[in-house]
Amino acid sequence: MKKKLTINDIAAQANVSKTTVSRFLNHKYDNMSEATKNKIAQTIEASGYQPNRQAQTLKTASTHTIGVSVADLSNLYTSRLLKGISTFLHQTKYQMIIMDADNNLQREQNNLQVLLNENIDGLIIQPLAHHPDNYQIIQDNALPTIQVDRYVEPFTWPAVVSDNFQKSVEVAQLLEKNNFKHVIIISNSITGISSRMNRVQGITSHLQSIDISYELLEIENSNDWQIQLQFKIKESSKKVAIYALNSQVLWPIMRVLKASNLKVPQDVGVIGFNDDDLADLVAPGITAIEQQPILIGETATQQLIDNLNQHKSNTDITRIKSKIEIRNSL
Amino acid sequence: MKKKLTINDIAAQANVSKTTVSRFLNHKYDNMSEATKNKIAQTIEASGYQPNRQAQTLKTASTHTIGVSVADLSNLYTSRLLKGISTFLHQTKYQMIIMDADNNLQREQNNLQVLLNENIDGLIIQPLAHHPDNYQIIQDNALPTIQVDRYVEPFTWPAVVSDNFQKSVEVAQLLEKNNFKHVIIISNSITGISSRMNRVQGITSHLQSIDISYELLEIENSNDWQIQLQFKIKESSKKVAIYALNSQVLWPIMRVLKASNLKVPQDVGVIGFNDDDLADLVAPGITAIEQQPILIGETATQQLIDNLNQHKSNTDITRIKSKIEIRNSL
DNA sequence: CTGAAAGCGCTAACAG
DNA sequence: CTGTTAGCGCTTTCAG
Repeated sequence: MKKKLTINDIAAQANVSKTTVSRFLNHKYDNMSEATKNKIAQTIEASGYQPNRQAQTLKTASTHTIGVSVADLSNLYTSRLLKGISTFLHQTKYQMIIMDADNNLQREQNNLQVLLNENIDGLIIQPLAHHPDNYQIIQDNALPTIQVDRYVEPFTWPAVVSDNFQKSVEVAQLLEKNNFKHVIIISNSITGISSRMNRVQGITSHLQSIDISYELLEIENSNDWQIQLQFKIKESSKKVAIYALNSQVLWPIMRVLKASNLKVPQDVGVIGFNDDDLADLVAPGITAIEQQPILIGETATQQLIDNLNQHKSNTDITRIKSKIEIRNSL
Repeated sequence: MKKKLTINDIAAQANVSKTTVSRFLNHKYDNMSEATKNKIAQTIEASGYQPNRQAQTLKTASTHTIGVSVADLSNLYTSRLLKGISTFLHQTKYQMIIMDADNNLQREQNNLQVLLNENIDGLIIQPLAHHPDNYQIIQDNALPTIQVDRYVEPFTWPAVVSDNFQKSVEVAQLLEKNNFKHVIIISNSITGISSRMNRVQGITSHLQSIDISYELLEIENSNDWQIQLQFKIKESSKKVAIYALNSQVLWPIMRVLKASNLKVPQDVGVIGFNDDDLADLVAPGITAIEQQPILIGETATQQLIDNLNQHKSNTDITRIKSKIEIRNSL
């Protein structure tokens, strides 16, 4: 193992003081002779010296690390969000520390405390809770923060999310056009999750205005939702469609329909959010909303870094466009 | 914003020296009076003091951070691997810094350098390259390392991977049982990726022994693989099956079959790795190999941490069992 | 144009 | 049982 070199070693080898080396490292060439500059450059090059990040941090109080708190690490939406963040960060001097809240409020709190202890320069959070009071700790530490996918209310930090409301209005219009008369909106827990709430608000606002009936099925609150769903569809006298608020419910729904021999779209229409890119392969081809999680991640990261660098300080909600892919399930 | 407290503040408030506070922080109660212990505990509790990690690190040369280098951040396999790592780490004092190589060797090298600069205590790597020489930098720094999903050869660091060879032998047996006479093995680039190489070796070793013909189609080397594939299937006089070495090729293959009206399993059998959990929903239900990436992540992390703590120092390849789910595509 | 010296917050001899 | 002191590797006044 190579012995770790320090700034002192370089200073000694280059016959200058460590102050000068430090200046070189930080590109403060204001008044530095070409000679010394070259000499230092050479010895650093030759030795492969790398400054110690922790020592720099201790002195400058900037870790060049940003924290990322995600709701659940193990799904493709998250994965792509992270890809976007990583892609943007790659061209900066920042690293990321990712923490998984695992959909657990207590764990999310712990994670934030850990991130704070790490002295992160900024935070990207996909919040589990809906009220900023849950994140007092962020405010107390005046931590530069940006939200992704969801946001707390009242408004506290900028956010980058999908165009959930607007796209859900379009879903309603599409259902109307296809003559559906009743809509079952299905989601896992909605309470406090702005993206899902916005989706419900979007579709219901339009359905109400055109007199199409609807109901909400929150499947985390029920153990027999599969039975209920079959029953609702089979007993309905109206032409019924399902709006699945995310892929975590869309695929289980498709399994239920398949198992109970309900044909799509003959017996029931289906539209939902497709986070796995396989909606085209699931028979009969599911009409689905495609979000842009990578772009959300990139955009959020850019805004956060810009904010840290004082280039500007965005404080708004940015809505990233998603797209409805028409297939054969309506 | 609360002013950041230091160990000096606590020492002053508790009327002890900072040494004593430090000892308390590090649970060195050997000879500490209950009185001071309580006093310190109280003032820390009351003030919400949290020690500065960078300062601790500078002194102890341990960051309690482990680096994670993944091949590609944006797929579900990776996502679950990370979930496993995160789950295990959560019960330790270690944090993780994740770096995405984005399937780019140069970028992987940069990432390793960055991680080294961060003074990580250990590394979990899903290596892009197959020869340890590519990772000289890890060896130079004697960085405790464990490989996941794939490994370099000759043997250098312990690894936790799927039972790729064994499971591929079973695939061959299954194809034999179902009377297939020709197998098209399809993958994206195989060279240097041990998991894929093991899969090829596993299936071909058995096919050879029972005289079933096979061929390999590496779709990263060809732009017209879709055409080729159709042609091979339609022109074959034998009963042919496809073995898709991962989901990134499995789903595109299914799209081709669908588009060219080739019926599964009548015209061609299909078996492949299912990393997205949707193999049952894709008609006619794809017989697939299910890996356990979460368990791989957990196991690898445990081994690494055990190694760091000197509990033991595993130096072998650990193979995590996967499972073949029989459906209707063979 | 460059260096000496102080100090970031913490830990670990060593001393008592 | 507890405190004094030095120092981890770096940056930053301040002085020259």
